[in-house]
Amino acid sequence: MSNRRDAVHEILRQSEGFRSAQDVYAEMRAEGAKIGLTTVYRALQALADKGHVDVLRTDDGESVYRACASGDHHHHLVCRRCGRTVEVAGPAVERWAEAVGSEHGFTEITHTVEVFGTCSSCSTAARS
Amino acid sequence: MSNRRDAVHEILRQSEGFRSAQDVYAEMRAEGAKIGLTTVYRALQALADKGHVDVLRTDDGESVYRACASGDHHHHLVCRRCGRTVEVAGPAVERWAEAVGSEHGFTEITHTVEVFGTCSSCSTAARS
DNA sequence: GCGTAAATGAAAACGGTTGTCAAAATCGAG
DNA sequence: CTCGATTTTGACAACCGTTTTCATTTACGC
Repeated sequence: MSNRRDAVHEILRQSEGFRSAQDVYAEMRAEGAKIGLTTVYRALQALADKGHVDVLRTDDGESVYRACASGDHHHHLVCRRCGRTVEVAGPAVERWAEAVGSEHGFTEITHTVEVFGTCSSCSTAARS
Repeated sequence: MSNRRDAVHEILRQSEGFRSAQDVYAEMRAEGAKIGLTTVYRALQALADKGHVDVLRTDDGESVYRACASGDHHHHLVCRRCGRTVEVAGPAVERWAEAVGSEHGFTEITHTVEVFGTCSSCSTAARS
């Protein structure tokens, strides 16, 4: 049905970290793919809606997407320099969030947790 | 020096939860204050830079600000319905983030953690 | 007062994202 | 296969929050 959507998904699968829509678009065009920016946005939204990719917002308000290996709830450890991303589970955090919430009478607790750092290759490279 | 900045800060102090720039601007104008949108943005940025207010991004990319009681590192438990916000400390989470990071060879770990839920008043009100 | 520096705000610019709409591809009978 | 209906696509314009520009106003030091 949607060859385009699959193409976009494929780009994300081949990526190490989170990618922006424009970023994905640029790469596809560079590879010679015939696709419009609008379609990339639509494909990413659709993939996000169906839970096939994870989305998060950068500090400057851009939406970035990533095809994650795990379909289950997980968090990300992202290298702030190269973008390399590791999926991490955090049972301790889940429990903590739940506890903090109910402690204050809140229900239907959800949470967002992202961890940033400098990965070993980048910190080695930076030692100049 | 800057009466405007203080006025903006004051609005935030009187607010329960996070407020957007436009939101603050609208309220100030409604109160009859003579201020421009640009100045509100500048004041909020300045306050954020100096650490006097906390900033976070909503899912739709808006920046929202809050004058927090604690100057120390803390997280927020936000009611997704009314916006009421509780500041929470999470030593366990800090340690977890640090551990997860170094476990994968990452250094200079930082993290963002926000907890959302429905507060007791809102969940009572919703039982209609 | 008076000159210089900082603050202010209206309007224009910006950048990511979303909407519009007509053309192109796809599908489903017949 | 053919024709019409439906879906997908993409160029372009519209949007919206935010930032920049720049001329004007205000505050400060002397």
